[in-house]
Amino acid sequence: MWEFNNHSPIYLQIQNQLILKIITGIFKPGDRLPSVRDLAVETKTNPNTIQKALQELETIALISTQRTNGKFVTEDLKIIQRFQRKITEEKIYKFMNEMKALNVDLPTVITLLKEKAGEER
Amino acid sequence: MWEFNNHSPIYLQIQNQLILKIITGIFKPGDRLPSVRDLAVETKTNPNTIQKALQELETIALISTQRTNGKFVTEDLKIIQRFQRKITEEKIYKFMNEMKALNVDLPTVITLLKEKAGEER
Amino acid sequence: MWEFNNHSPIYLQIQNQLILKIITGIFKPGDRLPSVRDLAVETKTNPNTIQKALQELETIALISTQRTNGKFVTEDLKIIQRFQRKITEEKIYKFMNEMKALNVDLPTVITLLKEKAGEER
Amino acid sequence: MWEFNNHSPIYLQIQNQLILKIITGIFKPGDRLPSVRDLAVETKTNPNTIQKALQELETIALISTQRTNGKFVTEDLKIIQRFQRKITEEKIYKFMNEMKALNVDLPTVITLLKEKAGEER
DNA sequence: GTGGTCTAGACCACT
DNA sequence: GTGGTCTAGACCACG
Repeated sequence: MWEFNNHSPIYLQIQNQLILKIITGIFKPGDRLPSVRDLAVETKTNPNTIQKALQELETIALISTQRTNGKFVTEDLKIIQRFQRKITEEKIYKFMNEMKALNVDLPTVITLLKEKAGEER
Repeated sequence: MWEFNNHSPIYLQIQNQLILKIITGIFKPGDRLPSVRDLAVETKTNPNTIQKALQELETIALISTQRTNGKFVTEDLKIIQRFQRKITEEKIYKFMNEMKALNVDLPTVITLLKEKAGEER
Repeated sequence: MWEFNNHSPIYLQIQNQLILKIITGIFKPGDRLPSVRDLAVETKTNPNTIQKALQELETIALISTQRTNGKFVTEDLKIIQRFQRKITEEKIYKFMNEMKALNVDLPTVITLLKEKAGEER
Repeated sequence: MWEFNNHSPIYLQIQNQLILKIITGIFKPGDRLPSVRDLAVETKTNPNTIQKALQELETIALISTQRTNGKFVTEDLKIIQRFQRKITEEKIYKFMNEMKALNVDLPTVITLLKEKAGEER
């Protein structure tokens, strides 16, 4: 479940995976997250690392903390949806720039995407 | 022209940009690259950084060094094309995984790509 | 009505709000305070938290407990007034230090205060 | 120079003091900050604490990091000024609310401020 | 020498 | 038991 690569810091990888879990509804609005300590055990990391991973999620209001009680996914669906859209758009944008830089035009990109999708069936 | 972020080492960012310039023919097969010194000035970096960036390009045979004469883009078109294909496929693959993780299906992806392309006209 | 932030303990925030209510006469001298239980319900907190909040109010004599009868605001007006003055002065003092640290001089402060007051009319 | 109280975390106190130094021009735009290690020695804290204090300053763009080179105050005067204004307004706003909650009206506040200022001459 | 990451481990306040 | 803070100390990549 939790596998990390060396290219980017562990805390960022954890952060991203948690964002994905919130965006895709694995962690639902209002859900209580596993405790910092539990996440540390689960990911085989140090609680401090988890803390760092969660910190930014709080400043962007995806989660909130109830002291002595735990951390909770925001109940504001709009925040989550806005985030989902923002991240998707960023990735689309970045991808298109990369393809442009590689001189691959849109029809070719679409062909390649369909091919790949076909392979996986 | 040369802008760097803090998330990945500068030498890798330079490396990638040089690869792109070769792949897309801004640096053509057989061309002489700017000198390490000039690249360092142009990118406002240390010559050591440029050296490191070029090193791997040489080991993967995209460029070759002629002793006192400078560094040259390979004249072997196949190497360049193989590279172009490899990088494109990697990016396609990574992109599809990201979209899958975000629960965005292929038709939607294609729609979004076309939208973005439309905006830029 | 009762909103709390995470930066300071809830019991202190409740304590401060109760002090304000006494100082400004929302709870008048001699009034009976709502029961610990009721305050807990009203603030959606634990009765222990309310207890802790009230404890210090008692040691500084702003309120007193009548065994089985409840807690009452002191009837000694001087105590209340002394408190009002003390808190006001503390806040004034702190505020002036902050403005000094920000290099904002007194005339500017007064201008800004008047502006703000004007906006709210 | 560096004295801390127990009411709020050390890293926040350091953060605030650094913000003040930037806002008031003790650290000028473009200046290099003391290194993390040096600040740690100076404040008699751990480098991690300094890191935490500086982190948010970076996300709000008051400072930027040049890897292996140090951290620098932004050269964008507008960011600094915007910040100065924002912080001042927040403090004014908070102060006025406190005074209102204490039933102290504006003329009285101004009188008290002038008194205090007079005392310090 | 610079910042960045991570761990282990401790202590604290709060409920 | 919860999150938050802090320290000591280590290792790393970068330039």
